Amino acid sequence: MDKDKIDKKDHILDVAEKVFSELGFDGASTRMISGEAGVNMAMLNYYFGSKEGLFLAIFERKISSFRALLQNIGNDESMSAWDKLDKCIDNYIERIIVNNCFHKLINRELSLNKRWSLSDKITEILMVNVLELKKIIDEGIATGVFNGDIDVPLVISTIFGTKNFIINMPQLSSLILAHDIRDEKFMEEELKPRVKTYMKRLLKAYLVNENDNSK
Amino acid sequence: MDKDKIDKKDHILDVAEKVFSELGFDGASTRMISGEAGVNMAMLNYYFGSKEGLFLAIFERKISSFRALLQNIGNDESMSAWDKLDKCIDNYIERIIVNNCFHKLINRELSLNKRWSLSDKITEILMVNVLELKKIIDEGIATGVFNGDIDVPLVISTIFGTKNFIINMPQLSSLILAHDIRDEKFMEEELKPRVKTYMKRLLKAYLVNENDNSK
DNA sequence: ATACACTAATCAATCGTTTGATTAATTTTG
DNA sequence: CAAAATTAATCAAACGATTGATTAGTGTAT
Repeated sequence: MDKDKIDKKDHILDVAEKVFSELGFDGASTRMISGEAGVNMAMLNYYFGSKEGLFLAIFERKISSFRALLQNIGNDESMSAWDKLDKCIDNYIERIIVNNCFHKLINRELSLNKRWSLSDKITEILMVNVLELKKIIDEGIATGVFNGDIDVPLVISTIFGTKNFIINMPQLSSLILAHDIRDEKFMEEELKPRVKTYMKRLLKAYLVNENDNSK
Repeated sequence: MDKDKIDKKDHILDVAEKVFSELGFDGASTRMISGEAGVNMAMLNYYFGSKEGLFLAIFERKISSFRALLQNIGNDESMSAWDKLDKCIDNYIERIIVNNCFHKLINRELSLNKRWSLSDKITEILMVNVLELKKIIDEGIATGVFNGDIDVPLVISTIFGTKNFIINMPQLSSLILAHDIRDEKFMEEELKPRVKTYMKRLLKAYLVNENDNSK
């Protein structure tokens, strides 16, 4: 049936996403993926054409589900720039942590920057987030809620960079945080709200700082 | 001669560092590296034993030159915590940007987290930086220069994360910054000082913020 | 001449992919 | 509705190519 077929493809994609995120594109073999998924090797090519096709399919799937989510969050007229940013951060942290193995994949692929068409596609998607953030901050500056002489591009780099660091370098961030961040419970109940409040306080301090740029 | 041999080994390491940082460990082949370095394939095994040995040798070389550099910066008694942090950031940004292709390598290796012994070694090295930062911040809190209710581990994550983001995802950060960050001139003359001042302002705002934690 | 530096040729292993055959499911036909 | 024809799904086996590594041998300098 159609449903079974979709389920099977989805199952393969689930497994492949995990294996790719653990071993990287070149490090993962089609034999390993098919083996772990419990399907015949030839099925990968049958369904996805090639190893790269399988890789791309992982992104297609996630990206299409992203697109729906992240549009039109910043278009609410009734909110202040700060409230929007607040909400934006909550949404973002939430989404990242749920899909953290996929985000590892994204980061590695972007850092590697082979497969240009894929990199471009990922960049394009991520830029939607970036631009949304930028719009909110710019609006905050325009309405005087935020300081005028802040470095918007670098603020954005900080927001994305901080979460990337935590998600992508788990051993290091685990040491720094003195907890294993791969512990589901700690991640969900403690780290998530903690990162949210931290990000907001950090941004508030920088964005609405009364002081001028002394030095 | 001995000197020639060392030079040749160093040359191979230079090339290998570049190729590995571009293609990843699995993506780079020994043939490609030896070809690009202009040496016979067997030389890699002759000098370094194996592909992994070559990989490790890259880290040994860089790490040993790191160790010398990064010790005893925070032990100056005459400086305030803030001045130390200031100097620390300057040093750090400077070092990262010069070795940016090596840092790509580090990040990918840490994110991939195969080859545990190497990951542990890298983590250990990076932790020296982390602990130095932590010490300075803790001291600042103790002396009342910094706010008491700040999230030290996450501040550290922000410092490392922000630079990682810029270095590791060049396409994305280039778009955000509206400049190609692979442009040497822009990097050196504009981005470097800009990141330094940004980091200091950001940290100052958060660390010495007079406000309490309202929400 | 003995130790070292270096090379071309070759190794088994593994890679991603393709094949041809077989079974399961669906559609078409009588 | 049942038989036949067609398509989709699955498989084991094998493909050529490439991988990292090794060998056996050639120079070369001390």
